Amino acid sequence: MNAYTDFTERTVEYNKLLSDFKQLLKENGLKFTIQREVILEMLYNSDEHLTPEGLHHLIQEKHPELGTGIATVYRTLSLLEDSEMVTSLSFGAQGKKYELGAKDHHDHIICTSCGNITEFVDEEIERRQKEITEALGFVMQEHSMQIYGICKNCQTDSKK
Amino acid sequence: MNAYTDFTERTVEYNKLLSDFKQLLKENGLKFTIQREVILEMLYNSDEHLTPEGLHHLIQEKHPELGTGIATVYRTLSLLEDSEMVTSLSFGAQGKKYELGAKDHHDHIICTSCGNITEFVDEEIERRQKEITEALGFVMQEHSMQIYGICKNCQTDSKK
DNA sequence: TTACCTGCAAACCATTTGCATATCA
DNA sequence: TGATATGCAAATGGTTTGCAGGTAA
Repeated sequence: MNAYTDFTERTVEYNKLLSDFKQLLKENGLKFTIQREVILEMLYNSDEHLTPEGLHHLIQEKHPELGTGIATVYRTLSLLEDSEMVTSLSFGAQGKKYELGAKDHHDHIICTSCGNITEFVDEEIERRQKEITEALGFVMQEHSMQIYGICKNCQTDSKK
Repeated sequence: MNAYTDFTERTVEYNKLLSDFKQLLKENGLKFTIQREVILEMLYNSDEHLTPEGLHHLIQEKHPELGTGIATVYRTLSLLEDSEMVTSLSFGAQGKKYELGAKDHHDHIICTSCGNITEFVDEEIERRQKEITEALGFVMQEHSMQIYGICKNCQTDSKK
């Protein structure tokens, strides 16, 4: 995949996302506003794991003319989460982080040194989780897994 | 194991815990107070997953004469967590829950209907987590996994 | 006796809400 | 035009902190 292909795919993907969002709003008698669009766009273009505050800062930087308030960020994130367009993660610290797309499930490995989050999926674990849930008499709804460690970069950094 | 054996074992276990705690305090020039003892005891005797507030309520009920403040509960929980005698869990909702013992690792399955938490360990998942971490170039520190679903009880309740 | 603890109330910080104004449809 | 959104500031709820008085060692 070259840069051009990638760009095209991302554009298509974003347009899909945007029209899903518009659809969602219409269905619920809600309005499509610039603020809502920008929030979706920032979520899409960012490294995917943002705190409400981080998202707010980013928007202030990129679109200062909008003067978007933090309350709107929170309101929009709740809206997106309720309609399952974004998922929230709550790790050890206080405060949630948000990422786009609940549909393609994955787990997270978090570097405790630099805070970076990498995603992964493992079929063996997915399968085993189902088995365990059934064995314990539960009906599974969802699951999440986090591994904490030191990433490659930080391992090298500490050796300097 | 009969009731008597169980009681004995639990007593031994609790005494061990208590002396570890005293040891810890002594090493750091801290004091052993009734409040601290009661907090440890409540953590030990409770169903193991408590919010600071829940713990505070419990203490007010069982030992109203102490008039223990919520601040002390928070301070003691931090102390215990820093010294790895308790672990905190932060699930979807806001606020943490605390449980005794960081040593014996386990995962959690949470009923989204009644909020109850069941613990389990699965060797296959544990092993796979190690493999994945190494494959991604990380050095693993710890990991946690939560499954959300509806427990047996709540499944039956909803059929009434 | 002295350092550490405690309860209280005030302070904090992230998140939510009420309200008057602004904007989409 | 009318319903929904927005920004602001105030309210909230969980957690932390400063302080004056209390307690373990």
